[in-house]
Amino acid sequence: MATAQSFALIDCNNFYVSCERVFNPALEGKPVVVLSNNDGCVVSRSNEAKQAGVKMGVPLFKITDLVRSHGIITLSSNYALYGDLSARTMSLLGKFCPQEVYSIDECFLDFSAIKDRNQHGLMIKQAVKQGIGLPVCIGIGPSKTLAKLSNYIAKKYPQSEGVFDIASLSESKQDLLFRSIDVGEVWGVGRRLLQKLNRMGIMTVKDLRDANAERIKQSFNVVVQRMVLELQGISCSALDNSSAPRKQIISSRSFGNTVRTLGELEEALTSYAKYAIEKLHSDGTQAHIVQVFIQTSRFAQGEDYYGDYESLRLANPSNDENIILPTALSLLQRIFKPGYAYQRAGIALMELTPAQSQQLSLFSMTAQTQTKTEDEPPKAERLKQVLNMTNSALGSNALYLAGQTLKEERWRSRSEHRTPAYTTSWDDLPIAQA
DNA sequence: TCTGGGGTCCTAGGACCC
DNA sequence: TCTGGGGTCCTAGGACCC
Repeated sequence: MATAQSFALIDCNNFYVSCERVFNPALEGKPVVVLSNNDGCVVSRSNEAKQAGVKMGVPLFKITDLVRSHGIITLSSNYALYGDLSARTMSLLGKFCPQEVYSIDECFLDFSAIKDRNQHGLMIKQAVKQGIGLPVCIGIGPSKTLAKLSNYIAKKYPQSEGVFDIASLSESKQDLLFRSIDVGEVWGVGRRLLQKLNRMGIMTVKDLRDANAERIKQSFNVVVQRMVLELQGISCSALDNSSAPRKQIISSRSFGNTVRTLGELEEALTSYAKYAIEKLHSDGTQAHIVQVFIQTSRFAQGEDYYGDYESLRLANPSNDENIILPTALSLLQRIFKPGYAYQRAGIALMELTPAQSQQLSLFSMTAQTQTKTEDEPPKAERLKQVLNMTNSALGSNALYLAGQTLKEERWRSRSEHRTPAYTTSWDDLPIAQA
């Protein structure tokens, strides 16, 4: 007899806040929030901050009273730290079962072969707490959608001890539970879909589970149809452990202050492009399409909104700064309009392919055979190597390209509550007191 | 003063071809 | 010039996720 399919979703609790607590235990038990880039919005909240009434995604300036009255600790986000703790956690979890890493703080494990699933979940939870210091919750179910829902239940009901298997409930108890949960909690139901479902009288998880899948497909699309089937325990999405390569790289930021000149936009874009190109190199990929975009603020009163983008398909896929940067800057010139207060810019690199499979055009092959001497890497290649080596040894701003100056940078993001990069920067290693 | 950033998937509709 | 249907490919935009 084949074993029934089973998935576990492991999700770190309040991930960014929990990462900060690993290195600063004094934050334990206190209301803490982590802010987005530019210290703009709240992107992670401790339970105490949630209880104080801080909503997810709220702009910091709207909760200054709450911050003061509850003594909420506000921290700038520290992605180097979170990325490092995430990698360690995922590597540990991958040792237990076949794994699909789903996001920085979540992964699915294939539990099909596990006998006592609840017990196994508790053991994994304990291992992450001991090995990394992070608290996690684990939801278990016969489809990914049900595993996600179980995880929600594990978080919500303390008596679950952070591990919940939906299959452990009788049918009637499942009905009772699903009738008590809003349909908006289902994975994939966002704001718009929720409205439309509600208008059709589908209010709870049970309503959606018991809907007719074919009719749902007619009224919506295959995505919602799959949700219905997955809620019924029919898995429509297998565990994907292929770690499929990224399809695009986007690098963009809101500015610390709005900027009006092309020169400032060029500086900012150069910095973002450099970061995106570093990612190409670390992924071992190259991009075929370069896209650049700029925007004014959507919130500025009395100012017209302006935003535009332009893209260009390169003759050959490239990961070369000397090709991508000039391309990006020329695209920027095409969309820049004077007279606007720009608030954000970005670059997207698309149609990524492995770097070694480069197809050279006839033109560039000719050009290269003419300039290249034996055993000598092309100039651009050597420059790239030097930049990469220096920056990885000395920090990412040790060497920078001419467009990227270090004078006053109005566009540079604010980050006024940053904690040290404990695990990824020599300068920030914690010091043990004797 | 101050409103994130980086992704994926799906679909509708246009362009084009036969 | 008109007329038709069907197929494919591409792109923009919507919706959602964390």
